[in-house]
Amino acid sequence: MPTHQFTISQLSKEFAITTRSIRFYEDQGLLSPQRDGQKRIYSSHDRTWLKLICRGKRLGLSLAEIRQILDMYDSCASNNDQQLLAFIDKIKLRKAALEQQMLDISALKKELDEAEKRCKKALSIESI
Amino acid sequence: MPTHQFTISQLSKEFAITTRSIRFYEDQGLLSPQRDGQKRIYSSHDRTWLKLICRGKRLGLSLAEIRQILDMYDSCASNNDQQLLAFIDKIKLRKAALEQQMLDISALKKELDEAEKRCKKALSIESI
DNA sequence: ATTGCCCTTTACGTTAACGTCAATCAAAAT
DNA sequence: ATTTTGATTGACGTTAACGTAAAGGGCAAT
Repeated sequence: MPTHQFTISQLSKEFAITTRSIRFYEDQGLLSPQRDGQKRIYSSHDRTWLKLICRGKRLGLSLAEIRQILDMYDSCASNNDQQLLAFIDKIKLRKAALEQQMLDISALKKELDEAEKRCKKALSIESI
Repeated sequence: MPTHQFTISQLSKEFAITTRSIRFYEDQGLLSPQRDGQKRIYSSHDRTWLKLICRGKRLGLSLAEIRQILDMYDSCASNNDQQLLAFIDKIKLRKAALEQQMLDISALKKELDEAEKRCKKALSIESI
């Protein structure tokens, strides 16, 4: 059952990033594709991981932060209460940051809407 | 009518950033406080600007992008149709990016919620 | 007058996140 | 057989956004 596989250039096209970036993410331990000899072969799991990485980038996160988030996906696998509680705390922190971003976005959007209105008004006045 | 004034350290405390950063933003043309001799004096307008800068940072924007956004606040002041239309386009682009961020945030939040649930479940199972 | 504090400029250092070669290899196409 | 097309590693370069001294001015309290 050969689940979908991808080459590095396929993924680079799909996500509009360079192959250099993808290899760099591997260097940083965010990806670990299999190999066919020298060549990297990416599974659909790798592809999902990369998608998450790109999403993190769009949100302005650092690779270190993104790594933490990727870790959270398996965090429940721990059998250590201490660690589980720590993970729950981390998740809460990240969620709080997301809520702040939500607030920031709606504030900025509002202001952009107003700026747009002013621009359009300036246009219509000018064309009198 | 001496509208509110601020020192650099006041603002650095209020926004939890270093004075170095504030001076750097001035270097990059994002702020232009008045002077009392050598000392910088920030007006409430400067303070608002700085607040916008910090908000942009929280959203992961570069200083160049933030500068563009700050420009948008005065964009309607142009008397050139070409420029006004260009500004409206820029605003649209930025709003589209914000919408994408919104999507990214809700997706990530959803996944964090699920990860949290799994963690809590793992905790309760373990304590049986 | 000196200590302390806050401010200043200048300048070099640092980190993250890649970009950009260069040299090489392997498979595919001509 | 050779050219083209992608892939690889390794190494050095680059940019943004500050950090971090170094050296000093101005004023307030002791």
